[in-house]
Amino acid sequence: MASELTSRPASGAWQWGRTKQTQRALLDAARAVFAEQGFSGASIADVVERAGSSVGSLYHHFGGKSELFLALWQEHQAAHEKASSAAVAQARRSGEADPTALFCVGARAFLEGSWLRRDLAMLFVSGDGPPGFELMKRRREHEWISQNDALLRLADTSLDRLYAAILTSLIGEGAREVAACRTRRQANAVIDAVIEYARRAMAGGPWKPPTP
Amino acid sequence: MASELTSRPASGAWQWGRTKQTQRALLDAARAVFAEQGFSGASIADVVERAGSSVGSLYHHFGGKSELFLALWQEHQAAHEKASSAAVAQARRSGEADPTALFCVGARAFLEGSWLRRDLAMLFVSGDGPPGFELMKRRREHEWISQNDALLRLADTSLDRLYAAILTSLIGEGAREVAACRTRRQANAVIDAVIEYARRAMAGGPWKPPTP
DNA sequence: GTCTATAGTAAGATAGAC
DNA sequence: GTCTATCTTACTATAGAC
Repeated sequence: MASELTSRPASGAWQWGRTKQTQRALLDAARAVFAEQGFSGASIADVVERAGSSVGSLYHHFGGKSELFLALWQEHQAAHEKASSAAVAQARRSGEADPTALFCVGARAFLEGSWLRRDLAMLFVSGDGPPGFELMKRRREHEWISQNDALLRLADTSLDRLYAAILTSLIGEGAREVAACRTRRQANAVIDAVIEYARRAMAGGPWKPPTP
Repeated sequence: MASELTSRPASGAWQWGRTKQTQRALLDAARAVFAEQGFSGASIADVVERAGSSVGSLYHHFGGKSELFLALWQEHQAAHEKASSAAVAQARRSGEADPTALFCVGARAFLEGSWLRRDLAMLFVSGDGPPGFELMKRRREHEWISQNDALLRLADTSLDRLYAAILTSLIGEGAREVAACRTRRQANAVIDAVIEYARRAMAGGPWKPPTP
C-alpha cells in the first residue's frame, strides 16, 4: 500500500497536466514539420527538436512516426465531423428537410474547415502518408457518405454506392482546390462553385440503367 | 576505325534485340510485382527475380526502382492518350461537333482503358508511388484536360480551371470504380453512369459568380 | 550488356539510466 | 515520464569481373 506512494510520490495530478502538454507540443510540431516536408521527407528527429522533446518521449506517447501522423489526421477529421453535423442539425432546426439541401449544408461546412485548416488539408491530400493511409482515407470517405445515408436515402446497390463515391470525390476535389486558394475571397467563390456542381450532379438522383 | 569492330564484334543488331527483350521482361515483372505489393512493398530483388534478370541490369536500363515505376506509368498514359484521341478523331469524322459530346467520347475511351488495364489503374490510384509521384499525376491530369481545351473552349480564369479540375477528378474517380469492377457487365454500367454524371456537371458550363 | 557481391546510408525503433 | 546513445534492418546504389 505504501509502495504506491513511494513509487509516485504525490504527483499524479501534476503529471497528467504535463502529459497533455507534451502531447500537444508533439502534435503541434508534427503539424508544422509534416506540412512543410511531407510524411516521408520529415524525420522523427525534426519533430522532436521543434517540440523541444525527445525521441523516447514521442515513442512513449504515440508509438511511432506513423501513429503520430494518424493522430494528427484524427484531430482534423474530428473537427470536420463536428462542424458538419452541427451545421446540418442547425439547418434541420431551421425547418430545412430536403435531403439534397441538407447534404449541401454539410458539404459547405466541410469545405469551410478545409479553408480554415488548409495546411493540414493539403498535407492529407498530398498522397504522402504512412503505408496504408490512402486506404484509411478511403474508408473514412465512405463512412462520411454513409453518415449522410439517411439524408440522401440511398439503397445499398452498387450503383448507389457509385453515386455516393462520385459525390464524395467531387467534394474531396473541391476541398483540395479550396485549400490551395490564397485569399478568403477566392475560397468563397470556389466553395460556391463546388456546391453548385454537386447540386448539378445530384439532379435526377442516382443513375439507373435503361430498362430494355 | 578498326577499333569499332573489335570493341563490339559484329553483334550490334543482335544486342538491340536483346536489349528490348530485357527491358520488356523487367517492365512485365514490375507490372506484376508492383500491382501485387505496391511500390514501397516491392523490392528490387523481387522484380529482377521474376524477370530472370539482375539488379545491375535493372539499373543499367532504367536507373532505379522509381524510374522503372515511372516507365510503367508512362506506357499506361501513352495507351490512354492514344485510345482517347483516336476515339475523338473518329467521332469528329462522323460529324460530331458538340464540345460536350466530344469530351464524353474521350472520357469513355479513357474509362474503357481503365477496365482493360485495371491492374495498372488500381496501382496508380493506390497512392503508393515514388516520392513526387502524386504531383506528377496531378500535372498529367491538367495536361489531359488542357488537351481538351479547344474542345471545351475554356478560358484561363481560376474558376474555369476549377471546372476542369472537377471534371477531371470525376472521371478519375470513375476510372477507379471501373477498375474495381469484377465483371465486364458491371464495368459497362459504371461507365455509363459516370458519363451521365459528367454530362450533368457540364450542364450550364462553368459556374459564374452572381453579378451584384 | 549482364551479373554478383558488397558498400553505404539513413531512419525508425529500443534499452536502460535518470 | 523523459532522455541519450546505440542498434538493427532493409534498402538502394555501385564497383568490378565476365
